[in-house]
Amino acid sequence: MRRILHIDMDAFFAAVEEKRNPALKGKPVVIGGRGDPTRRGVVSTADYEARKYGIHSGMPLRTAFKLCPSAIFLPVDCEAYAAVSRRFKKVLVGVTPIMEDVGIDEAFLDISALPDSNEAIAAAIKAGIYDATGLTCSIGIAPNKLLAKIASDMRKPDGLTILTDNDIKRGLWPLPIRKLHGIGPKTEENLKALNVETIGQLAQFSLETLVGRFGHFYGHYLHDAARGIDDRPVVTHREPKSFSREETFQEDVRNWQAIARTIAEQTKEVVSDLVGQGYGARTVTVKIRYSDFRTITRSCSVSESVRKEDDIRRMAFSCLKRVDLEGKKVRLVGVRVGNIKTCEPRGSTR
DNA sequence: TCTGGGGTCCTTGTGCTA
DNA sequence: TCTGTAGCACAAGGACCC
Repeated sequence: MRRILHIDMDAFFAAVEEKRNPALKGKPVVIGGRGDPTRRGVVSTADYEARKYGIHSGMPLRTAFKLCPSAIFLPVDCEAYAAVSRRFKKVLVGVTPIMEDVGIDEAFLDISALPDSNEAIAAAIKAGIYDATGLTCSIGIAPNKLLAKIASDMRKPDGLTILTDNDIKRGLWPLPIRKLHGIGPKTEENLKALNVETIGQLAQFSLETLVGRFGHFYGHYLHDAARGIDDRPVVTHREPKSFSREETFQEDVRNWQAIARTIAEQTKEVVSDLVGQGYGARTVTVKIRYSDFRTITRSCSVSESVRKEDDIRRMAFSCLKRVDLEGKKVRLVGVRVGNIKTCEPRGSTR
């Protein structure tokens, strides 16, 4: 029987900010964008005080400000959070090298081979992380990643939840479908149209019905997930598949030159990531979001990987030429490189 | 009126080739 | 040579995650 542990840092960005500025403790703190609720941006993290006002991640900063004008708004300081993230992940790797990095504040561990009890391992991790960072975390332990992730969310903050296969009917099935990783607002709406509100109700559907409604891959996924079945391994290393940059203008723009200039700047940054990490790319994609939020992409590919800024910018501009900008306002532009392959470093990048 | 940024993965449609 | 089809690659879009 596998034992998978999922760890989730509690209100991570807000906790880091409160740690370095204890005067914030007990006050509603909202972190997002440039920390200015009069400008475009969304909430990355709200602390538990701010959540009492209905503020949650993904919410526009302007809406958060309306809900709680007295909240303290701070900009996202990625470097500070990444530094703390490295410290807590070092603690995890000290427990077992079979660690899967899932973003800045989460990780999975495969603890199947460890001799200690679940409780002892969780206690050691919590103590180690508190010593290293002064922060708390919530832990879930279960036979697979799907259940471990649900378990870590059951008791927060500073919680520990252990689920076994015997807990599926009692612990998993009464939960709302949104608790399943991979079910977002669209699928939730789709399932509600079938009168499915809980994971248990989803589990009543046959594989054929789900595949017919949601396609082969997703149908199988929903069928298994509702039964707590998940045999994905804990993956310790992943190669990147793409690099990108995108930016929402503070004011929507009509000016072709402004768009082209932004794409040129974004290309420069993307190439810096691409080449800095030793890759070349075959595909370049330009993304445009119009003022009505309609989003289009245009991409082009070449047969051999490229890594020179000039080549990639040329490809990006050829994509941009295929975008209809006539009489339209644009709120976001982005550049992505994909189909990437490792390259031997050689020569200049421009 | 508002809806970020950086990613991954899947589906669908289309064009090419055997 | 024509036609149907299967397989593949690619483009575009959508959904989802943190």
